[in-house]
Amino acid sequence: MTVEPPARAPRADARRNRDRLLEAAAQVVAEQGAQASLRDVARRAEVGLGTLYRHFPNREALLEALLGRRFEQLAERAREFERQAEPEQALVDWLREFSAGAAAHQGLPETLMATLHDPASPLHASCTAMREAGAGLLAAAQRAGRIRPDVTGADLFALANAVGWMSGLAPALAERREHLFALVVDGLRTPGGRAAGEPPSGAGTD
Amino acid sequence: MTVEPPARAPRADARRNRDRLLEAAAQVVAEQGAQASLRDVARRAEVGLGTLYRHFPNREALLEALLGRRFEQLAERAREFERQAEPEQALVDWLREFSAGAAAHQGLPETLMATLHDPASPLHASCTAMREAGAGLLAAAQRAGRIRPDVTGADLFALANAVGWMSGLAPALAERREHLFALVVDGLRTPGGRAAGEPPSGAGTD
DNA sequence: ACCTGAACACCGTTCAAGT
DNA sequence: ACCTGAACACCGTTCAAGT
Repeated sequence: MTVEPPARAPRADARRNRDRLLEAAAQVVAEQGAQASLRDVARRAEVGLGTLYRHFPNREALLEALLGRRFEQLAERAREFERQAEPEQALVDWLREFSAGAAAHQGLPETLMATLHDPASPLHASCTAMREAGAGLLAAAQRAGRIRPDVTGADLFALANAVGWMSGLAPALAERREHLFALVVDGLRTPGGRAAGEPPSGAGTD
Repeated sequence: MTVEPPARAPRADARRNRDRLLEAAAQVVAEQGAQASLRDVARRAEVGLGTLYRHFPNREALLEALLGRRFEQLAERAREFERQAEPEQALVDWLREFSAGAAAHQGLPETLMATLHDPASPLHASCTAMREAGAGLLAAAQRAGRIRPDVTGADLFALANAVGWMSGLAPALAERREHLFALVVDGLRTPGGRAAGEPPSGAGTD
């Protein structure tokens, strides 16, 4: 084991450039998708292209930094829902949020799924934390007898991601996201359960 | 209707080059996905890069030519299933095949969904034909009381495509495609099985 | 008619030169 | 330590020159 040197605080300009780059990247990715030009990102951040590469050695590293934030937010949201709602509702609310996020950024779902299956990824830890938070909601809903016992956490991510990706492709599909989501969630419910009477009422706001 | 000039048969070498290009494109796209290098395609076809562009003015045109074949195959398969199996089974079998095809070629599902929503696309006709063939299977299964009446053809394509896309991302997911597919199809089934007396409430506003 | 490859304007990534 | 932009090897697309 190497003893790390004190890891002195980064220079103020370096820290500032990194923040500007992340900010610019979030904007550009939201506009153009995950395969946006990195030159555009550097330009928007008003920073040399080399500076971008100094902070993020490649596109994947930049996307990872963006995703890392999101994973932490989602893990936190899972804990909130777990406190505030009954098990089935908590799970559905969280999946809806997860799914909507996947729709917002074209190309990010691919990165997410790749990360989830690659233990070497620097994001593996935060991704796993989020996944476990979601799996906790699932387990609770299964204990309550509302969700099929053979559904796994991996299924959950796969389907929520798939619906999110789908609804990000065309505006007409975005409008149907709630409906698609409801169909998928119905597939997760315990067969014959009395949940069939009341469809999940999409709150209407986006 | 414009009267087309005799549309003389293309020169033999042109026809041959076009075939070689399509063949090479199918291989390269299967290996590298829809964003594969067009130079690679031309190289594999042993044809000048300019020749590729003479036959297909851009990447989209090339992908369209590949997709067109597939649409026709799928429409034909729908008619076969309709003859050979009972309504629910026919629908499920067809969806499975559709879904597996989406998984096989990374990036094609996006093109497909875009085509489906763009009447100006040269593929719109064959895409619509396939879509109607699938919608026919859906309608039959709904008449038999097996599939929720509020499910539309658009839902069907969206979900089957989403699952296919998903399972093409990682080998671990490919192994689970059947399972994911089963979960989604369960969401389409009439709640409570065939004995369902009433359609799900809240289906009126679609 | 059709084919070809050089040419153009981009891109991701690297790295020597600056401060 | 950090920043910068020129440089390299690609790419999609166009087009003058060939047969």
